[in-house]
Amino acid sequence: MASSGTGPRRVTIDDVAEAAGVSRQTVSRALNDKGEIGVSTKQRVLDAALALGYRPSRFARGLVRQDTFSVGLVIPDLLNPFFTEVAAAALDAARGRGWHVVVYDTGDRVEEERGTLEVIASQVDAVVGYLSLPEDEIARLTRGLPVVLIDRKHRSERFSSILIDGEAGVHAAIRHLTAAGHRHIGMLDHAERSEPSVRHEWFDAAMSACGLDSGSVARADQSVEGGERALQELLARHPDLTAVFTFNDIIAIGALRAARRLGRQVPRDLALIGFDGLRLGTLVEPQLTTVALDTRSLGALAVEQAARLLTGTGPLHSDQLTVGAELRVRESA
Amino acid sequence: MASSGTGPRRVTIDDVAEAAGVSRQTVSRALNDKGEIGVSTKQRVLDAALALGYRPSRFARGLVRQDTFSVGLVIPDLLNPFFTEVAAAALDAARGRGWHVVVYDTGDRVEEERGTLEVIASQVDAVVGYLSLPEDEIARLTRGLPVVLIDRKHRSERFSSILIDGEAGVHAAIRHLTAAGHRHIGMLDHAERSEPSVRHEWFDAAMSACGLDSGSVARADQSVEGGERALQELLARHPDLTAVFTFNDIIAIGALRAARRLGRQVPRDLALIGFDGLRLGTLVEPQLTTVALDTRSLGALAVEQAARLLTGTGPLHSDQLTVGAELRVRESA
DNA sequence: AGCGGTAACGTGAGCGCTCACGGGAGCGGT
DNA sequence: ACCGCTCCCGTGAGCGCTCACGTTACCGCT
Repeated sequence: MASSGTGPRRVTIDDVAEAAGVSRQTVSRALNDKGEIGVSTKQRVLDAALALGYRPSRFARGLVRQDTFSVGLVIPDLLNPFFTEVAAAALDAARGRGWHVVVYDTGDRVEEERGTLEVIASQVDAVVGYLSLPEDEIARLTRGLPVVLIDRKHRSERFSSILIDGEAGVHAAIRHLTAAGHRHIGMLDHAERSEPSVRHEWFDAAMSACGLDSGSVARADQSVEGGERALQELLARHPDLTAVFTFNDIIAIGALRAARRLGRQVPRDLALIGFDGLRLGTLVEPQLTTVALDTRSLGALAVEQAARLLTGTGPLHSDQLTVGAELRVRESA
Repeated sequence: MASSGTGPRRVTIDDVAEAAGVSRQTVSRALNDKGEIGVSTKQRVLDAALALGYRPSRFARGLVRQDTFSVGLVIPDLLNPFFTEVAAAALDAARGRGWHVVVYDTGDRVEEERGTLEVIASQVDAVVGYLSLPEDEIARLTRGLPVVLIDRKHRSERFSSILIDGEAGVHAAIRHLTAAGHRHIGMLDHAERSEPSVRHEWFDAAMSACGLDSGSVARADQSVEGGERALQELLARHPDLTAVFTFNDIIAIGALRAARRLGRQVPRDLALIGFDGLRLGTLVEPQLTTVALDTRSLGALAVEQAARLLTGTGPLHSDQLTVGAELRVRESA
């Protein structure tokens, strides 16, 4: 059955038309059930298409009816449960719109992120995700494509962002700790950038609002192992700490393991509060108390905003582009 | 700055050509650095393109140079860590090929799977993933698209599969348990289909190979909660069980929680062995002993096979399409 | 002066499809 | 017998780009 000619040429709409003894247009009508076609003719065309194994070219179709969109979702590491949740939410939101999501995992490597953005410009209609490159470089690589940054504020007009407001949540967390009698509270910040994180600022603000000295801080890689090492280091420097707030749940889970290894029982000897509200936090023992943010909204809003930027429907207002976070008390504090 | 004309017409290559005072072809040469162009001209074109915000149409480009491919990855639930790992592996493999992966999460709903396949046929060049629809329906919806099924054997020539061979691994698991003195070993199978799973068959075979009676079995939904309920039910019916093998790690983790709640200490009072080898298994306490399969290969092979089917390079042989599984002893058994 | 060669550009054609038309056949109404 | 209508179906044109060619200008060489 394989063609023995000069090469396996694609089956086009004209081939089907010829086989069915009709014109292109009639084939097109049959395939997109557009009406204006007799039932028997339609069936004949459909049979011919099936027999020839015809499949319309998405490029040709996309070229003329400009109505199919796809978003590029760029994330640093899909295996990180936080990004998984964001990605799942984005997929869901896109499905609702009939959009397609092309996912790129940069594996936390800047070089891959660059490569991805380079290729993405000619593959999707908008870019959404966690980007770490400087804005001007993103702008250069994406060439005018709408870009929605997640959890990162933008300077340029070109971009849009979905931001996290965890101030109230972190405040509640610290109040929760002080109410339980904790006075020496530390934090495990992340170690990616040199400057302290925004979450660290919220922590400081909440501490002083509760009348406590600015807590001691260690920096952790964004991994379970990173959390383990960091807690060990923090406790070595400040053995008097009775509670620790962490940059995110992954780090908190690492801290949980480290605490166990150090013989500190959680929450009796050491209270632990994470950030993110991952489902994973309910699977560990004890279950993680955390400042939970609405990851679903995070992903959904990002896609929504991308859609609005693209279709020209007025973009969301800045206050709609923020997702809140609330304390979710479980077992670790 | 917004155009006030009849509508926001797309900026085409001809617009850039006109602005730079050259021809289309020269613009094309500049953008794809093809050579045969003077440096000053090239710069002028690039400047014009930037100024106009020009971005080549992926459809037009794809139509003529037929060299960009994309795979559709269909999974039931991205939030299930197993599928996350498979997806991550697939993304990685695709990146190596320069392929694009369009991800669809059907949320475990057959109706969504149908809808996805319907739309996918005109959006990607090949489909890989976990599909639950009957083969003839998949064939009808995908219209001749290469399809690679993961962990599901195929009948039709149209399809290809990546299979899991866990026989040796499960055998090793049961031997491990018997060596530790266990005689009453149960299993938590999944509850999706009516017939017993292949893993169940491996379990039975391993049991009889070790000279044990076929173990008692309960069925569990593929979730932590499902595992909890199922273990509780299983132990209620068979209190004498000292070890349990589960369909997968998620169920095992549920079993872990149930065991704790029931006052059975793992592994002292109850040994637990899961299946899949999820990273998640190292985060729980005690760390999960499991029959680990190479999820990376699973996803990678699926993409590899899809690529071969598409490019005509001989498809992989059936023995290359199988990934093995090996016992990974951690703490729960 | 003549000739081949190369670098730098431009010109048709065509990828595979859909859209806006145009037109013939058939049928009922006056 | 004519008009008008609906139902089918076909024909050009064009979406935005790249490929395979032409074409021109300019260089060095005999």
